[in-house]
Amino acid sequence: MSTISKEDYIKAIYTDQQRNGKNVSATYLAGKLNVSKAAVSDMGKKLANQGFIKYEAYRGATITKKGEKLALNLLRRHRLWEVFLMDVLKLDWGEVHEEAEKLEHLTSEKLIDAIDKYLHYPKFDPHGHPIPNKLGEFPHTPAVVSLKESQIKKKYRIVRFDDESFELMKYFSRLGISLYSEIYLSDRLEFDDSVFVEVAGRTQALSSKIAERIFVTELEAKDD
Amino acid sequence: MSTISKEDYIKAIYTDQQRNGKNVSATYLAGKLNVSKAAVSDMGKKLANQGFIKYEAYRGATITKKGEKLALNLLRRHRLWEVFLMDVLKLDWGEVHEEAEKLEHLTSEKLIDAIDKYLHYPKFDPHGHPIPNKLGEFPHTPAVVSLKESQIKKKYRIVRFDDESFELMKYFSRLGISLYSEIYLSDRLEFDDSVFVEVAGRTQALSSKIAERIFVTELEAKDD
DNA sequence: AAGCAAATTTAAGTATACTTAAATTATTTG
DNA sequence: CAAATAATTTAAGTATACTTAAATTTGCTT
Ligand SMILES: [Mn+2]
Ligand SMILES: [Mn+2]
Ligand SMILES: [Mn+2]
Ligand SMILES: [Mn+2]
Repeated sequence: MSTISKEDYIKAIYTDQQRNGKNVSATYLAGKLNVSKAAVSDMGKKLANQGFIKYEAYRGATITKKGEKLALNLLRRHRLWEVFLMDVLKLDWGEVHEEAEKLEHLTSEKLIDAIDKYLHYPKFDPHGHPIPNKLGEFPHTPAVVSLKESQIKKKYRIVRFDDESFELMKYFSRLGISLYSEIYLSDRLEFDDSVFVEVAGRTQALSSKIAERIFVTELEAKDD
Repeated sequence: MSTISKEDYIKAIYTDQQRNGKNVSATYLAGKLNVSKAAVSDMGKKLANQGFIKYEAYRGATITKKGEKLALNLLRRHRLWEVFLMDVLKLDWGEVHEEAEKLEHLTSEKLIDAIDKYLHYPKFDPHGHPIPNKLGEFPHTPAVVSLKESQIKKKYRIVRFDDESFELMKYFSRLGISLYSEIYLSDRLEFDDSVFVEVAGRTQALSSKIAERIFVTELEAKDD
């Protein structure tokens, strides 16, 4: 019924739709999944036939309830594996995402529940992504904004890195930027929307491309 | 280069050849892998072309050095996963083998090494199967014989259950027969080669089919 | 609103891993 | 040792998931 390929399509459609709110284009999926646009068109029809998505010719895909259910389950498996590989097996950023990308597809309900229990039911993965429970429900999460949209001269706590790429995570750890760090947004350049942040005792410049991948919650103004 | 299907063929060929010493027949493989004999014949040629096995028409398969290397690596991955799932994640006999059968194919060298390290480099899996190291070397193992071939009126220690089937393992635990148990072989019936063993305070009859799957080492005669 | 470029689909073809049915080869047995 | 029987291969066909190239549709731009 659902193969590794199909699962990857469904997860990509779900997550892109969540992030961008609109129909997911063939071009986007082709890029993300490293296949031709023709392959996307093909698979789009198959997934629509099987009720995982709606696929309108020339206007892209949207997820259905059935597709969402599968996607949430995959997200759960992916994220629990990430926590496990990182916290228990001590793999590093370079390995964790890649491995989880494979393991998520071959993990039974019993196995993932055993991992969940072993980890004491974590609510967030190492990037700060929320982990759906068995029922597909996300943990309650306080309002977050990306650093790109947040206001200068305020203190924030980093609660999510919305990018799975290894390279970016390595860069962050080099800068001393890690999940749950406190951060002060000192300034923003009109010119290119880059931001200046104080973190781990240093001031760093971050491009807007990077800032939009860092999500934060506001901290009370510290009166010292 | 090597897919999940191919890996399962190679593992099956290696292990059957180890156990029975002769060419591995198409019929056997078809049964083991749940495919038609025609499929085995097809795949036999492919694997031979790629140098994993020798395949002579009408006389079955034998493993090559290259195939053996892959098979040992798979055995390592399979058995380490079994230990991990059983000892760390507390899955039971019903789940462990099935899960390992899938996970073995998608486990990178780095991940399996991390598991190996986490487990402190175990030498045997939960069935008592030896675990090859990174180099494909088996741990040194004392001489073992199956209960079927061992002598009556002697004490033994169980060191291996040479069967992955869930059903048999459940049966054993019901009888109080577990890995590393002491066992006394009290008698054997000529009629059907069934054996009588004293274990966990009880005397049990075991068919020869079962006895040949239990491997033991002899214990010094206890003089009490 | 016509023309154009970009996005997407259709068409035709490939590789993998199967299937069933027919043909072939090997082995057993009377 | 010749049938009969069992094992295996060959042949033809299927499903999945791709590819490239050609055709089509969409959404600008002027
Ligand atoms: Mn994946
Ligand atoms: Mn993540
Ligand atoms: Mn397997
Ligand atoms: Mn085992």
